[in-house]
Amino acid sequence: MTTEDKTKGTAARVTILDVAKAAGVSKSSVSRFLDERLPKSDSDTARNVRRIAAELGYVRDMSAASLRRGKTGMIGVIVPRLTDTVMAMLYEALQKAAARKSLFAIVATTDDTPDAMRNAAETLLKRGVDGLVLSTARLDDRFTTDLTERDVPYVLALRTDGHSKSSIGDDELGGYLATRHLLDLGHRRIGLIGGPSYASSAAGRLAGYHKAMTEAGIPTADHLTIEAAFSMESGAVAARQLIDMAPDLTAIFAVNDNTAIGALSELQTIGKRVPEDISVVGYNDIPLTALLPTPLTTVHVPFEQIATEAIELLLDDESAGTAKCAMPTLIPRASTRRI
Amino acid sequence: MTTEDKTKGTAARVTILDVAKAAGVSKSSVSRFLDERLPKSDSDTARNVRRIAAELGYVRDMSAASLRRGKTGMIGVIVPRLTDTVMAMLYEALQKAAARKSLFAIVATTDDTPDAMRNAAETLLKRGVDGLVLSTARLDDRFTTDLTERDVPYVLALRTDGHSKSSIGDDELGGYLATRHLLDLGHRRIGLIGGPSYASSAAGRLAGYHKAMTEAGIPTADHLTIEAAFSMESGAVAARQLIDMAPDLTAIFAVNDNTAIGALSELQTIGKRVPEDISVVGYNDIPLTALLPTPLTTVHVPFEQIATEAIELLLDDESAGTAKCAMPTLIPRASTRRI
DNA sequence: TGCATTTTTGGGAACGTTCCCACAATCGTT
DNA sequence: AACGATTGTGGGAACGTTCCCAAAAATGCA
Repeated sequence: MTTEDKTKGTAARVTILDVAKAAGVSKSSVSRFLDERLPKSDSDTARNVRRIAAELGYVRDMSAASLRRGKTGMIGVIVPRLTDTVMAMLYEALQKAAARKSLFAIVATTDDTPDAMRNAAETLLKRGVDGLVLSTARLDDRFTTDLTERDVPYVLALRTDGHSKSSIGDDELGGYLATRHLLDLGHRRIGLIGGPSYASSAAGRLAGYHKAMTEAGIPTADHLTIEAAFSMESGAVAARQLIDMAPDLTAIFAVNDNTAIGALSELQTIGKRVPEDISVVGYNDIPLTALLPTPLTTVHVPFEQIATEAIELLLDDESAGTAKCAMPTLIPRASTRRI
Repeated sequence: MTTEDKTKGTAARVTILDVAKAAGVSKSSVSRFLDERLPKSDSDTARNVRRIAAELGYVRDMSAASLRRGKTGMIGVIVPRLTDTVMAMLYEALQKAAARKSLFAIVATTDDTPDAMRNAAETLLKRGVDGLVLSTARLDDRFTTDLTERDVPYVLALRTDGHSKSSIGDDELGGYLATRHLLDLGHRRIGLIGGPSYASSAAGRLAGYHKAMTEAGIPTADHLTIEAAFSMESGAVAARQLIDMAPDLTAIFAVNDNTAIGALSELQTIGKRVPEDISVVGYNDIPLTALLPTPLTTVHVPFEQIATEAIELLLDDESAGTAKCAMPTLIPRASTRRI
């Protein structure tokens, strides 16, 4: 702060060498004292060097450090899109969790298409990320084996492929809770708007639905399910199809808040009132659900926890194949009612 | 692909030197032929080198390149939060625009508080970003002057501070269009739910509202405005206050879709039907608005264009102080009706 | 006090690029 | 054929760190 930059034109960068000179020690020592990975020494010299570094306004050049260390301290996150609040929540949570390990999480989007995912991964890898968090895993895809072959550390979040390290929510339990809630309210004709079959999350929630229905003694033949994408538009379409198939439906479980919202919109158009004529349950508990004209009953997913565990798995070499599974909880609101 | 990695343990990195050796030229030449900034030469040697590089699976080490070039090719984006769809849309658009200039946009969030903004900027700067895009500018803040002093290139997006380079929407026009739409439908008692006063976007939309009202000959004293944050919750609160102040209101213009949605929710609770009892207009045209039970009339903002121009301004040294202003358009939907 | 052991230090070589500069090769032009 | 002008090439020195290793200093113990 007190010392002036010598060159007139551009402000010359303060390097580790300047600090060394000012502190009267070698650059090696400065490097060591400033290394955040080592247990920080508190010898007099160490403290002095740190003080001087701060005074001079030294900031480590990440490029140089990365080059030498062979690590950038960045991890890459791949999500279908950030305009989907669920994914934004996941990414924000991942960023926080990463920051706690002094890592920085950068993100790329894929629109949920497999080749865009490859591109996204390639972009992030070119940027030098130390590892990848994928929320776009497909049950069938062999992209993850590529990553393993290339020795790229990665972990799956929210969705799993069945064998990779992954941190997910207990989707089957969530699906069960949602369906069970409707059953407990006296509903029997319960339709399900499912997600794309390649997503394990959708599959799990569907399984939970089947489990609850079967447990309640409702014959499998009466299970009314339809597959949709995770978007509002497709939720609307699916709701319409469901009502066409079974006009006497008294409840719908949509495995995703967005599809639920789409369904709500369509039901309104059709002239079905929620919850008077039909109950609706969503999934994820995005902030919006609480503030809809009819607040949506939904399943809360602990994204912070999922994110934290994802990062931990990613950094832990010992944990190949481990899957962490976080507990969801049902949040009853105004869109469901006793029949 | 065909050649095997020699070392048994870890896959050794393919460097520019390996390519040089394989192609029988010097590393300097390889570097030159592979430099994406130079107009790409298509001499025989050049093509050959590129072919060999591809065959060997060479990828440039970004850290090394950044160190030498003094640029990382990353730009930092600062937004209040990504769970706000508006900000997610802006960031996605910025990422696309950046990618077109072969830059990568990384993001940090601030919760819209000034000191978190400083932290976020510091984090991004430490990561070595070449420039900053801020969507969190405050009219009063002197943070931008800090940046100028430190020679950090930056540009404001969506909001301006009045003197920095910025790429924004024409908020006054948007506010005018929205209000004018309501006036044209015969409304006279029009309440406004404004945004925080430190945001230029909110101020502009408010100005547009005043302009349209005054132009319609409605005395300023009858302008009913209230200030809210850009959140759904505060939209709900504001709507309630507005109705308490003036129960005979026939229309509300909320300067943000989120606040509009909050208002919608509150109006529902109060027992006011939209649009039968009261018309509502939002701002931003987030995807959700089209799929609400009552699709929301709103003002569309060309985020792609704003993002593109923001990136261009950021890269252009000549353009100090310039402000680009994109045209919004009114999207009439079901939440407004003739009185 | 002397000697072995631990801890702290600094010199110098990486890390993989880019970029300067000097030199060689090619090209027109007379 | 000889000349300057243009273009292409490669050697070597950066860029700012970290990390290895040998040397120096501090410590422990008899």
